Parts: sequence; structure tokens; C-alpha cells
Amino acid sequence: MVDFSSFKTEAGMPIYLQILYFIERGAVAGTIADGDELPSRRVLSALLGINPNTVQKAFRLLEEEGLIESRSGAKSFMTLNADKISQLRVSLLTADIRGLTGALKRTGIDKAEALRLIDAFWDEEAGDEEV
Amino acid sequence: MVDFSSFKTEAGMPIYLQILYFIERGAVAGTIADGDELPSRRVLSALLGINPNTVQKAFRLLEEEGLIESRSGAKSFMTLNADKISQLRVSLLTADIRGLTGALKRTGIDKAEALRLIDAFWDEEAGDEEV
DNA sequence: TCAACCGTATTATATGAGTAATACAGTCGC
DNA sequence: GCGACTGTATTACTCATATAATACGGTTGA
Repeated sequence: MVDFSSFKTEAGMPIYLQILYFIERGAVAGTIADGDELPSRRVLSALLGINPNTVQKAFRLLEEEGLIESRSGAKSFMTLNADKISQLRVSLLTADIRGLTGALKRTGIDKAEALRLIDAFWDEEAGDEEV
Repeated sequence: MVDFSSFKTEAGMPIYLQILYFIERGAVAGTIADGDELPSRRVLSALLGINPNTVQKAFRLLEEEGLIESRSGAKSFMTLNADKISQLRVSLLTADIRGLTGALKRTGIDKAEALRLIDAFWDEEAGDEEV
């Protein structure tokens, strides 16, 4: 069963996308594996305190993406393979890195300082680093 | 005059926020300086192909933040000083770095690989790096 | 002075995100 | 079989974003 205990909704991004990315990143990280059972729309929505339709929207997109399989009346399961994971890994990391480097460049930071900041912040959770 | 020639709207974020961040990052980077004149709401909206009200929303927030000064009937100007810029720099960079490290960790990447990716992607614009 | 700007405000409309309530048919284990 | 679950679908509502069309009064420069 796919574990949602570490999932927390945040402001600023649609919840259905947060669910989508949570599944995608879990698949790439290996914490979610092929064949894993997904909680039902109703159960997950109750667990997260959101509407079943919001969960359904995320699951529908994941099914269109070929990452999960749903049959009317039955439970839903992850359908992963090495190719899908590899492809997903590239697209997620590329978007992450490109987004950050673009933002940092617009803020006038050079590469050396960027690397220093990543290095300093990596192990922190809620520290007050000197920027 | 604040230069918006490099500004392009993107999907996924409210346009008024994109304008807000563009000004903020320009102020931190030094490409926008204290006393710089801002284009009028009407002129900028025509230039960007968006609605004047969307520009006004961004400028209103910037004024509440104390980064610009507007007088009814007259033009608007940047009002920056070292303290404001320093404060802005910390908040922007902190949000950037925290966002990225969180995403990469959820994708199962370790620090060494993260630093390698940033280093490899920094000088690229639209390349096809091996991830 | 006065026309051409400027900032500001108001009202209306369209769209997408998210919630809410409900309904229907398929699957599964007892 | 049958009840409890499942996925799926529909309609309606709220809210934020963005657009659109105006309108008002202040500022500026020829």
C-alpha cells in the first residue's frame, strides 16, 4: 500500500498536482514500487482532509500518464517499469534544476555561491543560515 | 527606466506575481536601482499584452512592500536601500534553495548528485544533459 | 491654460481550482 | 447472493485569477 503518511498539503500549488508529484517522486525515489496498491479515492481524501474529486483528478492524470491502473469497482495499483521511472526521473530533475538555476541567475547569484548555498542548506530542516 | 524587455509571462504562476518577482529579483541583482522610473500601468500592460489591472495588482503589492512609490497622477519610482535589498535577498534565496532541496530529496537524490547537476546545468540554456 | 498623460477605483464577465453532495455501476469477500 | 466496498460521473457552489470597459481626479509639460 502506497504510504501517504508523509504527505502534507501546502499553499501555492493545486492539491491534485501535489498528489501527482508525490506519487511521481516516490516512484523515482523507489519508495513507491510497481504493483503497490493505492488507497481508494474516498479513503485518501478522508485521510488528507480534502475532497474525493481532488484525489480523483490526480489519479486520473496518473492513469493517463500510465503510472497507475484503475478498474471500475476494483482497487488501483501502480504500474511501473524501468523505462517509465527513468523517463520520469529525467523530466522531474530537469524541471527542478532548470527552475532553480533560472531563479538564482535572475537574482544575480553566480555558480560558486549557488553551490555553496545548496551545500549549506542540504542538511538543514528549519535553520537560519547566513545568506 | 526599469527595463522589462527580458520579461516573459509563463504558465503556472499568476502574472501579477511574476511581475512582482521580476522587480524583486532585479532589485537584488542590481539591474533595478533606487530612483529608477517605472513604466506606467497602461504602457506596461500594453507592452506585456496583459490587462492594466494585473499590472496594478503587482504594483500595489510592491508599494505595500515599500519597494516602489506611487503618487496619483505622477509616475512611479523605485525606493530601495541597502537594508531592503539585503532583506529581500535573504528571503528570495532561502525560498529558492529550500524549495529545490526539498524537491530533490523527495526524488531520492543525494547531495553530491544534486551539486553535480547544478554545476552541469548552470551554463546551459536549452541543452540535453544526461541526468 | 489645457491636453495628455498619470494613478486609482468600480463593476462585470470568464475561467480554472477546489469543495460539496449525490448517484450509478462494477468488484470482491463472506 | 449480497452487502460493503470500489471507480466513475454529474451538478452546483465558492474563490482567485485575469480580462474588459469605464470613470474620476491629480500631475506634468508645452
